Amino acid sequence: MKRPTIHDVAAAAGVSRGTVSRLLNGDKYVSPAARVAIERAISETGYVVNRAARSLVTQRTGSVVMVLSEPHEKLFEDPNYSTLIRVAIRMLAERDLSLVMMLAGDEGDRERVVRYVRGGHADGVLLVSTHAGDPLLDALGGGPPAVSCGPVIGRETVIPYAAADDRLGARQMTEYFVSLGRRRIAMITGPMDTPGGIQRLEGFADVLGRKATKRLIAHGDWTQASGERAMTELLERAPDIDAVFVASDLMAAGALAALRAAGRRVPDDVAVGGFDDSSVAVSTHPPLTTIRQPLAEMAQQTLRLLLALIDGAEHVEPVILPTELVIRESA
Amino acid sequence: MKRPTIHDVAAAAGVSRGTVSRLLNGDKYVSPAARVAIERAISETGYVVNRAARSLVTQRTGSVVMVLSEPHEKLFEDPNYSTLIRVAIRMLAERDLSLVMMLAGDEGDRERVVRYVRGGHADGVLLVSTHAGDPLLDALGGGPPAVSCGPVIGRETVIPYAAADDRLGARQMTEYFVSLGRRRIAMITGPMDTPGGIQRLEGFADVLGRKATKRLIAHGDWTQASGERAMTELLERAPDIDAVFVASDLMAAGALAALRAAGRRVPDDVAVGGFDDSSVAVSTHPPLTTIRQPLAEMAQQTLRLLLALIDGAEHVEPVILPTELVIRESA
DNA sequence: AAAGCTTCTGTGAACGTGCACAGTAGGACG
DNA sequence: CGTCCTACTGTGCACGTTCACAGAAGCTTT
Repeated sequence: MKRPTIHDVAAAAGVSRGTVSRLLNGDKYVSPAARVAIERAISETGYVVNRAARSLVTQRTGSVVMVLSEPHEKLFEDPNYSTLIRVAIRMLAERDLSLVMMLAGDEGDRERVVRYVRGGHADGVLLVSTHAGDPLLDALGGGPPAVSCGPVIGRETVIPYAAADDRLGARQMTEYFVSLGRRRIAMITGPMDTPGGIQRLEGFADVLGRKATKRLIAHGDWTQASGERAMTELLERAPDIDAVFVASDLMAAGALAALRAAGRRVPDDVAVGGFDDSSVAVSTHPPLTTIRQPLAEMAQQTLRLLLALIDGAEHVEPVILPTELVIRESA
Repeated sequence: MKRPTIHDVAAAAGVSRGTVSRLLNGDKYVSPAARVAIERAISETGYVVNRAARSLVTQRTGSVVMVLSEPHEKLFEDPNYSTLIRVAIRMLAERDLSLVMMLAGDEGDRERVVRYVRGGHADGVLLVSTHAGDPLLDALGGGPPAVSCGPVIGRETVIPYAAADDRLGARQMTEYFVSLGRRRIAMITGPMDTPGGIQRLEGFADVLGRKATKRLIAHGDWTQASGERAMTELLERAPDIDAVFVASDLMAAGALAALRAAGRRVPDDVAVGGFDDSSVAVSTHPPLTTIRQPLAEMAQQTLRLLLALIDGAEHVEPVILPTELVIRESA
C-alpha cells in the first residue's frame, strides 16, 4: 500500500502531471474543470506532495533551522524561548515551512550545524542567544539568510534582528525609582558580554549620570544564586541603599532572598525592580515590579525579517521595540 | 558555484559513485586505497550528502517530529519541555536525525500534523502532553512509530511512553507529612482529565485512605491563580488544616500567597508540599519542599523507546521512573 | 482567411542519491 | 588447470517532483 504520487492523482483526475503540479504550486492557467477534478482526486487518494522530491528540483528545503547557542544547562530558563518557538512554528507553518531545532553548545554541535546549513538543508537560520564572537557567525556567512532574536553584539557585519529596547526599559525603571523619591539607587547587572548586560546598565546610567557609581553596581550571571550574591555584596558596600534595579526577574528573586536575610523590608526599606516580567515575577513575595518586553512581537518581527530575506529581500533593518513598566508590590 | 555532488567526489577520488555511496553508508567492501582517496576528496570538495535525494530513494526522511498538544498559552510553562527538547535534539543528532517541531493546539494544526506525518515526512513522532481522547492519536495510527513523554490516559491502544511515577511521588509527600505529625492534610490536585491530576490524587489517597475526604480536596488547572483560589476555598471549608499537598509547584506558589493572605505561617501553621521541583520552587518564600521528577532520564527513556521502534522493534514496554522527595523550608 | 493572441495542456529532462546487479581480479582449493 | 569464493568496483534504474518547452484550441484582429 504505497502512498499516492502526483501520477496517481493525475490519472484519477484524467489530466497530466503537469496540470496537477501547476494547481499545487498556485500557477494560473488551470481550467475550472481540471481544477475540480484534481481537487476531488487529491482528496480521494489522500495525496500529499513529497517534499524530498520537490526539494530535489527546486533546491529549496521547506525548512528553517533554529540554532540554540545557549550553554546547555540554562537553556530555556528564559520564557523568551517558548514564545519564540511558538510564534516561529506558527508563522512558518503558514508558509508551509517547518521548524527544525539544533543545538550549538560545543564545538561538535557547531560543526554539525555548519554542515547542515552549508549542506543546503535549510532555507533560513534563526539564531537564538548567540554570543559575541561566536565562530558560528562567520561559518554561516554565504549560506541561506540568517536573523537573530535579540542583538548580536561586537560584530562588524551586522546580522538582522528584532529586540526589545533594553536601554529604554532600564531608563523606565530607574526613572520610576527617582519619581518615588529614592535617593540611593543600586543596580545588579547581567554579564557584561551580553547585550542585555550592557544596555540595561547604560539605561540606568542615562538617568542617574554620575550618581551611578561603581560602588552601587554589582554583576550577576542571570542566575538566581548570582542575584543573591550580588545583593549581599551591595549591602556590605552600601548599607544605605533604598532601591535596587536588577537586570532580570530571576536574579531579582535572589536579591529578595538576600534582602530578607539582611532584615530589610521590601519595598519599605528597599524598593526592588526586575526585568523581563517572567513567571517568577508573580511567584515571589512580594510580587515584582518589573519591565515587560513585548516577547510575542519580538518573535513576530524576527520571523518577519527572516521571511522577507527568504523571499529575496536584499537588506532589512533591525527592529527595536519599546518596553513597558509593570508595577506590582516590590516598588 | 554549485554544491558538490557525489559525482564530483567520485571524480576527484578517481572512483565511481557506487564506491563513494558505499563508504558513506558504512558498507564494507571498500578498499583502503579507495577509502583514503574518497575521504580526501570529500574534505577537499566540502561535500555534504543531499538528504532530499537520499530520502527520495530510501523512503526515510531523517527527521522526527515533536508534536506539542498543549493549548498555546501555557506551552512551556513546564520546565519539562526544555529538558525534553534538549535531550531529543542531542540523541537524535547522534543518529543523524533532525528534530522538527509542530503544534497541535487546534483543529487546523492537528490537520496539518496529520498531513505531514501521513505524508511520510517523518520517521517517528514524539507526542508531548497529548490529552486523553485526542483525535490526533487515531489519525496517526498506521503511520511511523510514535511515543509519548508522559502517559496518555484513557486509550485502549496504548502508546509507548516513559514517565515519572506520579503516584509514588504523591505517596512520598503524603507520607512525609504524616511523619511530621500533621493530622489534617489537604490536597490541591491538577485537572482530573490529566494523568498527573489523577495519579497524584491516587497516591495521596493511598496513604490517607478514608481520611482523604472530599472536603479536604480541591482542584486546580496547573496555573498559579488556580492554586490560590483552591487554597482559599480549602481554608474556608476546613480552617483547621495543617498541611497541604499541591500537585504542582506553580499552583503551590499560588497557595502560599493565599495562606499568607489568610495570616497562616508556613510551615509553622500549615506545611506546604509542591510537585515538579521546577524553578519556581526555589524562588518562593519559603522555598518549596517538593517532589523531583527525573526529567532528563524521562526524556532519555522516551527517546530510547522511539529509536528502538524506528529501528524496527515490534513492541516496547512503557517505562516508569521513581521520583524523589526534596526537602526545603515549606514543610 | 490568415495571423496573432490568450488560455490551457501534455511531455521529456533533470535534480542527487541508493540499490540491485553484473563484472573483475586474485587467491584457495579440488 | 579449472572452479569457486572473496573482496571489491562500476553502471543503469528508480524515487517523485518541477520546469521549460512545444503545441492545441478558441477568440480577436488584420
